[in-house]
Amino acid sequence: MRSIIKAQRGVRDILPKDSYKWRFIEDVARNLSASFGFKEIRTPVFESTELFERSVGDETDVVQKEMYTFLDKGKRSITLRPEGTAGVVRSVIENSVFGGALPLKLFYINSFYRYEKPQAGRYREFYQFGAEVFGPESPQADAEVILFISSFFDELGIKNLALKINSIGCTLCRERYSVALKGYFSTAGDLCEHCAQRLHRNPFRILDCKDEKCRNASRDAPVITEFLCKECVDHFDLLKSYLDSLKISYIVDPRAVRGLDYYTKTVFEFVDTFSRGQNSVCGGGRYDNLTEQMGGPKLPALGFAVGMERLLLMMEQQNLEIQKPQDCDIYIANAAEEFKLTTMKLSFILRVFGKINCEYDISDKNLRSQVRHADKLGARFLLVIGQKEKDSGFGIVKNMKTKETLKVPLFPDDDFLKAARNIILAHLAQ
RNA sequence: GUGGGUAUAGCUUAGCUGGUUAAAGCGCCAGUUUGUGGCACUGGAGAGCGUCGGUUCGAAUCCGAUUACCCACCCCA
Repeated sequence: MRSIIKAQRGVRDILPKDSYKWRFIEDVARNLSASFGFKEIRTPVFESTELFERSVGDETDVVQKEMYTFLDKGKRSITLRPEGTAGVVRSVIENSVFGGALPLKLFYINSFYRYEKPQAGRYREFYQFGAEVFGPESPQADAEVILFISSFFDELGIKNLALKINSIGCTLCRERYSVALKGYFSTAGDLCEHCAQRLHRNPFRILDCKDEKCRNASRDAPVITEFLCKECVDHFDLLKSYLDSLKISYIVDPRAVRGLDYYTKTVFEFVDTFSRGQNSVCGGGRYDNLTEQMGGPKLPALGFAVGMERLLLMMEQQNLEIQKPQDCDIYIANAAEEFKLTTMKLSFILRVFGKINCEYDISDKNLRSQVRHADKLGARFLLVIGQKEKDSGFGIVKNMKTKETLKVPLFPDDDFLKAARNIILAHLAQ
């Protein structure tokens, strides 16, 4: 059996066998966000193409070749969001959210879209948990954001992560550095085709290139650190001292440059030290000029994003089991057809008034099959309704695991509910 | 965008150098004398071998193209 219509390349369904894992991680993210004082923001899946061109940067790979861009029926150029910051910044400006209490701390768990070739830990539709802070200039905010993510990883029990940090300076530092790099690379030897072109547009990127030639060429390249202004140096030093006192270990990687144009000063990345594939699970940094550049007020800001698919992948690799939720507390079986309505009614009482996960047969199974099904569902308890129960007004609730049985009244409704609930609560309390 | 690998029932696979109605395990459904599961036994449903085209008397098995998946590069989370 094969359906004619298949899911599109690079996207996938998250089925019940996995969805509870997502739910678990999202819950951790939400709860921790609350602890750190971050409020949820939900922005649209699509925005004007221009938003991303102007914020992410039209020289970047993301904008140049990875966006899902199309014209809508009104001939507007629309793009499915390839990342989260642009939309949040747009929303903050548009809704004047900065008019409230600063710093403004926002988080999101959203899907993003990038037209790339699918690979391990990489899909065309992917999810990120991200957060943004608007307002603070202080490096303490940088430390706070890093502490936030690092706590998130800790809570999930993830090991083998390395934090890489760097400062890529403010506009002035970058300008001076860019000039120096261009000078250096024009005499440093052969570059790959890509980088030869990038030399004038975006020389920073050459440092990141994995091509043999480029790596050789950039071996003795000047590093950004030498070009940072006093303010940027102080900022970075303070951040490092904060991280030290927070006991968060890090590696200063002067080569680290982010792929999106809006970053300034602090940039950081968490990488999985155990895999050499798509090992970047979290990236972020400061973007002090973006809000103003997009037409808003001068508002320093910073943020990060964690890739959910990669996170899940890592957890799997590290054998971090996520507890599967209990699906069925009690299964009410009918011994014969004429008791179907009673099972239905009793289930309704437990489900609606007792908030108990309860199942009963809706597919005309015989008793044996019903019990078998209850077992498959992993039901904790079983109650069979038949002539005896109807006559006596009492039912036997059986613990599927221990096979212990307990007598419960079937009516009045309140007595039934109370008895059933007590049994289940007592079981949960163990 | 570049390079490599794979493609058979829901899942995991067997099908050797082409030859009658494509096989197994798991899973699923049901039954094993009439009201209680996980075991065992029995039976059942379920693929025409990714798709298109070619070679051949004949192809799941050979060739080509295409699509999808996996992996790596690029880039990113």
